[in-house]
Amino acid sequence: MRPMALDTPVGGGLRERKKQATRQALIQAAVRLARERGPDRTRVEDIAAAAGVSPRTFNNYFSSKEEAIASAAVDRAERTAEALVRRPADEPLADALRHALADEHPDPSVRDPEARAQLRLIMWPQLRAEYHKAELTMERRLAAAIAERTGTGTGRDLYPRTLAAAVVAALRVATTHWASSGKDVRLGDIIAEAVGIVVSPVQAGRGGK
Amino acid sequence: MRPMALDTPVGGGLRERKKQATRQALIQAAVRLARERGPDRTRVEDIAAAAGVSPRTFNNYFSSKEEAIASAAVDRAERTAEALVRRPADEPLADALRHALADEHPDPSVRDPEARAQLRLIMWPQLRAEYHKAELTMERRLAAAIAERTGTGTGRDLYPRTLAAAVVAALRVATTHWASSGKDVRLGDIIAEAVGIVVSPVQAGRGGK
DNA sequence: CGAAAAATTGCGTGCCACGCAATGTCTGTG
DNA sequence: CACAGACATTGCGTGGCACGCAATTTTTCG
Repeated sequence: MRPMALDTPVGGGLRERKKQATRQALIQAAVRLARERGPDRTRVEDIAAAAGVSPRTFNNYFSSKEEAIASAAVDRAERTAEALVRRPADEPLADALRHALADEHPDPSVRDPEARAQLRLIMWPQLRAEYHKAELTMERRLAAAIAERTGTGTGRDLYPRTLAAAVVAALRVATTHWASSGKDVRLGDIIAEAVGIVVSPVQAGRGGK
Repeated sequence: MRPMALDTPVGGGLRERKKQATRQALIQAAVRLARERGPDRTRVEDIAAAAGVSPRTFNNYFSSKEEAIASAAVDRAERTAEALVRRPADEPLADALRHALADEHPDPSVRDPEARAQLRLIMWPQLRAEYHKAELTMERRLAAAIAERTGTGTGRDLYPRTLAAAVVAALRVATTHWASSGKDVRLGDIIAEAVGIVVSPVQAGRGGK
């Protein structure tokens, strides 16, 4: 049998650990170079070199430099959806959505100045498509969670998918607004406000269509 | 002086007319080939050939085949936003939005079977980014119109941009839902329902934040 | 008509995604 | 511990695309 009981979880094998290491190295290199020079002026060759790996290997992990740069957003999207699932089941949907989104997007102004610059990357047009992909996955996750709460189906009813899409859109507008405005506002507050616009208590309380 | 008084408007010059002609030829060729073979399997070279023009000329009009294919969506986005502006000023915002969007998206099932297939192109992942660009322009137009109605500012207040983004997101979900479901439902109805989910009369009636 | 303006085109360059096969590295088993 | 199979890395080659540049053709308008 196996000498240790941990296989898939943390990535017990040395193999898997190295894999994640190079993956993270590629992401960090991609984000750093994108912040410094801009997404254009950043070639795949440069990212690979900065991560100490061959250009061909880069494409084994990501199919484009944009995908590497925005991959952090994909992870955040997953975590945000999970945060909604973890909210208490008896909490009103509107509140659950507000908290789930705002809690996963703390204001990085103070603690981490680089994180702020990283969030600002969302404004580069060339990265928009990739961030949009991340938003689509968040939509699917949120729709599933909303359907779960309201007793509707993602395929049958329009409600879960529409509300999820609206909430994600609100999140995007809030983040963009925050990134382009002054630093004296808290990101979480803006997100909560934007989400509140699209999901009002009166409608969130309803069941099926 | 000029022998004729028409210069910019309808495209008086023969030059401008030919330009729009080749542009339309490229769009039609791109859409047709994309419908037949799929967006992949459709090279820029093929589109240019089908439009009777050189590949280099294609790139003078569009910077990618996806842009050519989705350009119809951009036009529709413009028209939709204008439709909102034309709604009576005293009409409640929720109703104005529902009507503007639904009226500009009549059900093409009966009159034009090809239009239906064209709308289905929205589901191809490779075209998503380009359709998203169209959605972003619609967002900006709608936000401006909403700000106009509610007396808020697109830059200052979060409300217009957020509501516009939510409405556009609802439109996307509705269109996707309709495209992937049976033909016995009217597109306009689904859009109206989806829009109704994100914009309730109770909130749409409010003024500033 | 004739010159300026503008569109089309061919050519060259750089970047990129990806299939394929060779090579190197890790893993579990006998 | 050795080994065979699984898996990651890499180099190479191919096809496609976006775009700058300059030559050529077409349109415009005095």
